[in-house]
Amino acid sequence: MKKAPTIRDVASAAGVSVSVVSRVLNPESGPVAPAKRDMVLRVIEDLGYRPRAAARELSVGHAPTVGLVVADLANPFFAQLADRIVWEARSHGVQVVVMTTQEDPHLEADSLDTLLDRSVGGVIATPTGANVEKWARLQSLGVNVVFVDRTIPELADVDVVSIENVDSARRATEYMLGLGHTRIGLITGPISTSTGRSRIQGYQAAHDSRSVPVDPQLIRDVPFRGDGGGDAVGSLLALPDRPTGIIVANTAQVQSAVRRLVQTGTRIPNDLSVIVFDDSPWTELTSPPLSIIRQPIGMLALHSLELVLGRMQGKLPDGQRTIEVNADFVPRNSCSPLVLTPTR
Amino acid sequence: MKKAPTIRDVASAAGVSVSVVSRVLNPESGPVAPAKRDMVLRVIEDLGYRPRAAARELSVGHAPTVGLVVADLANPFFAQLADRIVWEARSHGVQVVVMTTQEDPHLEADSLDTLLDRSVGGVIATPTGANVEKWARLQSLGVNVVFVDRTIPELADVDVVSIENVDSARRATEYMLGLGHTRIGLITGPISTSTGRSRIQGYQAAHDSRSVPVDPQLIRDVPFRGDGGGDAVGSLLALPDRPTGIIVANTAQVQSAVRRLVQTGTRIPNDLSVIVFDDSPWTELTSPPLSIIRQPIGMLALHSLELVLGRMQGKLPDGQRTIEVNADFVPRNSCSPLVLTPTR
DNA sequence: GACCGGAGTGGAACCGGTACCACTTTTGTA
DNA sequence: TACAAAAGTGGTACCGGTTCCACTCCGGTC
Repeated sequence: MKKAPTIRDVASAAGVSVSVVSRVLNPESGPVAPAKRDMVLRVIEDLGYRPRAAARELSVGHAPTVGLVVADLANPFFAQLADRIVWEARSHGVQVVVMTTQEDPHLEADSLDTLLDRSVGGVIATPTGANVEKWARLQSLGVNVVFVDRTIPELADVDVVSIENVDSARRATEYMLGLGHTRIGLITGPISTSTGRSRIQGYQAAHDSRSVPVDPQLIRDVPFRGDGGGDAVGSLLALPDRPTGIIVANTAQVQSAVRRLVQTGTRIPNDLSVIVFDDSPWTELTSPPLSIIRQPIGMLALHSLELVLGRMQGKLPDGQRTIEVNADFVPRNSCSPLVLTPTR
Repeated sequence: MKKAPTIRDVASAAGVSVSVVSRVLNPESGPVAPAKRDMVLRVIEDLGYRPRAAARELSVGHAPTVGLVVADLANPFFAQLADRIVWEARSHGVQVVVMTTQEDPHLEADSLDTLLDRSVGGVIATPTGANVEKWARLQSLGVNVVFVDRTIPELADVDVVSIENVDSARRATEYMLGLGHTRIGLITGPISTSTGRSRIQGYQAAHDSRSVPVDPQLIRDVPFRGDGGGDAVGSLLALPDRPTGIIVANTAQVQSAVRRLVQTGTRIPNDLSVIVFDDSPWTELTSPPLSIIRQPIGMLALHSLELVLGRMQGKLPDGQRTIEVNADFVPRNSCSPLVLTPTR
């Protein structure tokens, strides 16, 4: 329980001033005679000296830290995203403070305050959609913000990394339309979120291009949390003219939706063709394995971290930046042509 | 991009000294006249003042922060654990710095150094099993350490929260033995980890109590990372006298193992009875739904956080503490009696 | 031989809080 | 009413780094 050595301990043990030790620690900040540098390094080693982050932060005014604000780590999508970001950040000598919002704007606001207190240089977030003014304030205080997966259109000047939501939803829908399905259920995220809206847009576009009318009843936007996916499945299947295919475009609701299908004994793909937005390995462990839109989490993580670090180092030109990475459609065996198995 | 107000700005704006503002901020540290308190609070509100964490940390010598060192956030087990811990910590006003080790002792050592630099008051970790001296040093520096899920026996004085590993493995094994299986494969974690050893011990105990001999060939300890689970399944099934049941007691390898079973067309439970250690919702989405040992992640999170916070506040009596929470066995449909479906 | 520029160095003022101490005012009690 | 105890207040030295500045040596150049 002895206290850790400080830079002054090192300085006196090495017979130099603290300035010299500091310059050894931060080579760019000034010259040091090679002999003294070696001496200092040896003393540092001997004493097991490590600079205290708080002192440096206080002095330089900001921390080599990025905040990561995700909705829910228990959700594999966010968990994998966090994993990759934490991992990648480490190799850049940057620490990550993880906060979760549970999709609650209040908790999100809280998180931002906390990160502000920590003087983080940047924040990567999957915003709830609220707290517009709070995000703006964060930016005005010099914190670099990157939104990943979702965005808030009202906020100009925030970098965004997402998958090609419109296109992904369009491709999934076209695939089903191509199989002959004309009544396709869509379970997506809240329309208050950009992903929710974009995926509806893609779904609509696919229908338009084939001149298939869209029945609004078939579109269900459900919250990310809770059991909305299962309920939406239930109510879609209870429709008088029930859909012959379902696209679950709300990643957080995939398990809930599939569970409901299993519970109700719905045979896939005979009774219902299914495509889900997900990338969890378990989607190939069901029978049949599910056709998925695979979200390239690694790419999302990489780009968002690169953006935020680039901003923090001022290495990026001004102006908002949007990066859209494309998501693969992975057909497996959860869809079948409508003609071969007419409904009922 | 204007700079944030400091405590001195608040003091002068409120017409008081910094001492008073500080006492308003930390009520326990001294009295303040109600009128002045209100005044200060109003100014704080007006200016949008927030104390800087770094300054406080430097002054008090430690941070209201716990480090969380997990192997791999992409693994749902750790992800859920992290989620609960982060969540629970917030309600205590404590922040969590998450680090991942990817099961690599070097990265683990790195992480500990980083957390030390941050002056965290405590660390919750799923240790790799190495870095014994490093953990000890951390403790000697006054950092409270709590191991969760796994432990390192060499380290006395470290609190541990885990599930009843021996007992859980014993119950799963007894269940299978009770169904008439006598050749039961066990896929567990590395014997270098406490969980790996304990689960083998429970497996052994169950056999002993029924006087069924244990064939060492049937026990496979595989690393947490990589595809060892699938490979172990493959080699177990290739055995001349292949097992009629398998217990996957390595949570991280469950998906890999099940994937191999699916790929090889093994019929569950007809060809093989299966029990896995897991708690992911997807285990009931396979067909048949898998019988599981459910790890009570919420309890692990709660207890470990309570322990570490309790230590940090000095509210706990001295002496190492071990908490074992029990894990439920949830029978579903992946096991069948041996007598009804003889092998081959 | 005077002068310049740069390498190398140490002193000390910060950064923004906390906490101790000395001091003045109020309050309570005999 | 007297006086001790408690409430309330401000000044200031920390905490452990960084950074600016002044200063001393050098060698090289005209």
